[in-house]
Amino acid sequence: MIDLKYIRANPDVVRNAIVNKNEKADLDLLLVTDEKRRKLQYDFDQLKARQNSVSQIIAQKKRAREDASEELARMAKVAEEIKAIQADLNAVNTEVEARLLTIPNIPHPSVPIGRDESLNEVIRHEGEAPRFDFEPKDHLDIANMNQMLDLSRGAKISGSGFPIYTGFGAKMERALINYMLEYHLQKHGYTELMVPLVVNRKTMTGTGQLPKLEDDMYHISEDDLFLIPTAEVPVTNIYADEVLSYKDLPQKYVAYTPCFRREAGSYGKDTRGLQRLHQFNKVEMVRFVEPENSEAALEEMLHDAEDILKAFGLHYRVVSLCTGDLSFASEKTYDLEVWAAGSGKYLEVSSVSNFGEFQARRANIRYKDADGKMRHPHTLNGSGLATPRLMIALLESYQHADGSLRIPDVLKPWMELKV
RNA sequence: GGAGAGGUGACCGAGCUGGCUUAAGGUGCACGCCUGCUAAGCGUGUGUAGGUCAAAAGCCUACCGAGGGUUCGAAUCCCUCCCUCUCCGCCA
Repeated sequence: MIDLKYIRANPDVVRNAIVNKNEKADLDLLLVTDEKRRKLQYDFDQLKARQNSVSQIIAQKKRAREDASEELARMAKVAEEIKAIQADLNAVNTEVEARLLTIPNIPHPSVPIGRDESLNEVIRHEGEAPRFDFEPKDHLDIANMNQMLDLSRGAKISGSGFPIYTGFGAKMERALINYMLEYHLQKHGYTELMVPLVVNRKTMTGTGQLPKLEDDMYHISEDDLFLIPTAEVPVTNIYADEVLSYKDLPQKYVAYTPCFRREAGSYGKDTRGLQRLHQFNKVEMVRFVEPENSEAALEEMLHDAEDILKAFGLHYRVVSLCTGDLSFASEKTYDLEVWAAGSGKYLEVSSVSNFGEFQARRANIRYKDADGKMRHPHTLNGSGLATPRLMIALLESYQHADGSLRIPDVLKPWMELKV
């Protein structure tokens, strides 16, 4: 969330951010409520101060065995007033907090302004698109010819969007995950975490998925728990309500998890094969850094994610999301879109974002800097990468005319591990 | 799921027969002193949040897991909930 003091001082900046991000938050109502809150807080403080000082007098008199009944009678009234104001104050505080949680993060000045993804900015292209002397097939055909997927049985046991990887397909999926994990561990210096796949409401609020995106998540109502839509949620929240030292920063974590998304409202859109799933695997990178380092960290993470695509020899492009496509909590986001040679389009395989202090403030993650000042670290995360569309690109890029598949050299050792 | 113990400031830890404690003491941290260097020692300072102020200082208020209650007054008493640990039960 955004610092309320900042909002008071820069309402127009925040108002613009809300408009540019296509959000509906009511800023004026927040400001009015906040004003009310401060007024109540002032009255409350005044009364409390009086109560405290008279209480001291009562204590002294009692110790000296003097009569304090006059003070007691006066304070009985004050106590009642305080109780009444306290009730109002609690209600207003709750309201301010709730409204504050609906204010999105402010886009970085370098983010292009635009209402939807059509105004995203393609920054550069990397790698070569493969050429074929035959008509390339799409990934689902290749997968079927090589018996790598069983989508209909997945649909039978769970529903559409829950894939079964079979035999060789399962092995390749697992090899991808292991390869990417080890790559980030060994070449980029991340620390691996294995985290819960189910989190509570507070955790979902900390990273900004709640309250806005509740309908997009699987919810276990009996325990009020949510299946994670990304490892970003549990990993970023590991330091919630904690105070770190500047010496602890930066922190770099990588975690593999399945991800669960209801994809509410997107039925029928790009659903063929592995394009859009309710459950998928993803290796995720998360960083906690000092504020002055977050912009550099974003560029670094982008390259960390790109290294995987380069290692696989895939063609892709880097896109800077415009304000309208930026997520609620993000300050700036790069998407990596890999070229699907058979389908002839670019598919998002990674999203790398800088959240500034937005998430840290929500999750109450703080650190003491070298001057002993309490500050919020900046948080970042990036997919490195999500497997389904990576798999699509690999199947379509490395297919032979007869439908058989070439395994990229870097992946071979991971497919041939001996027991 | 059942029984018991416990949750105090960055950390450890006293207080818990309600009012000279608006949290002792220690560690850590910062600065200074001392000593060839290091270690040790000595001194001073050091919480977070909100408010007031142009700003700082100062002052006021809140915060002892969370929320409610009793009381003029709650870290301290009562209730509800959450979490941790130990034991039992169930279980991969």
